[in-house]
Amino acid sequence: MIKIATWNVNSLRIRLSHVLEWLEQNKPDVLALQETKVVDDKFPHADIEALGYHVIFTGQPTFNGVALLSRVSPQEATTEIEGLDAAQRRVVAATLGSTRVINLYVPNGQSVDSDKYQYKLDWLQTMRRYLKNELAQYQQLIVMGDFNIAPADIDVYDPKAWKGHVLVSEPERQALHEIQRLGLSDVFRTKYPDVVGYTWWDYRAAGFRRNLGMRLDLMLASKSLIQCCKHCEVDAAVRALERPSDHALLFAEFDTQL
DNA sequence: ATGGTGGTGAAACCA
Repeated sequence: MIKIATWNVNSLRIRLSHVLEWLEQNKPDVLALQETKVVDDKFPHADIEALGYHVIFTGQPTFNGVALLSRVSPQEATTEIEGLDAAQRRVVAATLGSTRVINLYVPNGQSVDSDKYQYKLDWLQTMRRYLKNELAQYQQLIVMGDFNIAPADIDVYDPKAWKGHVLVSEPERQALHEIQRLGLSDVFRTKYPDVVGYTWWDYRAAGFRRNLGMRLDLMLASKSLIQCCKHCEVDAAVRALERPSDHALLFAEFDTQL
């Protein structure tokens, strides 16, 4: 059995104790982190390695940044994707055992009338091309992270109010759908078609207390992996911790080897 | 309808 998790930590330096505690208590094989917001020189790798994890990371000042933690040594690590703006550090991929693991922090898009929205759609199209090529090379593959897209209305606390807005707009959902059409299944939704599984609640307006959430963090698994998925769950307890990230953690268990 | 909070890095921007 392998256990794989993803978490947008919104600053790894602020959330390091949360991450270390979750690792110790849950002992996943893989943990993908987004919005580390730390440059490589200041990445707290020693604390993570002390718990028995390898870690690869790519960061920049102030924004973005991703890391991939694993019990086994990562091979074929990549942080540069052809066609993607290299100034924004949003991707880390590696081969762990015989599984290809790709960790994403998809652009937020800000609002549908923003230049950042078109950047997001272009980014997703480039990512689709990359993933198509990866799927041609690796049978057992998982793509996970903060997609900044709520796939369907069940994933939105107030779909009427949000209709057409960034995070839920049709072009974004279509771009995600095109990625899934490559042969990647939304793990949580496949396992639990009718369960609300929010992973993000706005810091503002007491979003978490009032459960005004969205499901923006996803795991997409290739056929051989989804077939052996035993469980997938949002760990919302981390959203209730002192000084939390605005995202919960998502994890899944698969009845296979890495 | 608006604004509410939090992170970065030291004001304004992003989410």
